[in-house]
Amino acid sequence: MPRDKTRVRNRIRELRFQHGEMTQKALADAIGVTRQTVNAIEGGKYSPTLEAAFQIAAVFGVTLNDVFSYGEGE
Amino acid sequence: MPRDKTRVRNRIRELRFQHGEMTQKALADAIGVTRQTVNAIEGGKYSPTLEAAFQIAAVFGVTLNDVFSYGEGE
DNA sequence: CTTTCGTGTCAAGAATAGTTGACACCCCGT
DNA sequence: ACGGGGTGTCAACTATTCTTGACACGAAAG
Repeated sequence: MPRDKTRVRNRIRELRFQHGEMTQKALADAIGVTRQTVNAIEGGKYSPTLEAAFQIAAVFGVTLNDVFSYGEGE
Repeated sequence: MPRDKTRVRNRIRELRFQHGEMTQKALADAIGVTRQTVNAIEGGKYSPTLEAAFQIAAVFGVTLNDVFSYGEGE
């Protein structure tokens, strides 16, 4: 599994499945980035731009804090 | 006034003053970036990393959404 | 068995975020 | 009048995010 490089955690994978088995590519297209970028963010390889983060939350219709969390619990 | 390059708005200046006239430099030191970076983010020249955004919110003891907003109202 | 889809990953490069050092301006205090 | 703090901004550089194109693998379908 991918290595964490940031203290930011996310529930993207979880949210994708809750949204009709949405694929990484579908999410990528929805927010205007590439599949690889979604994969990297989801895997915590690096933390996204606030801009990208907002778009992801918007796609799922939730707030930033519903998708991302910072350093809590570890 | 600085030009907006992103759709992200922030209330950093407002929050700084609500926190004992905290200076840009003091905030910069608190979140581990430079004075110029805080100035640029506050002025909307570019949108910060989610990591930086989280740290700013943490300094003010509020949530991400209390500091930043995306494209609403315009 | 062969194809297709979703995913993980890598390398090289483009684009953007953040650094460092500098100069200017304004306001306030001495 | 002089200094200092706080801010706006610039250029040049480094670091990180993101893209493009590729290859591999497992699962499911044909």
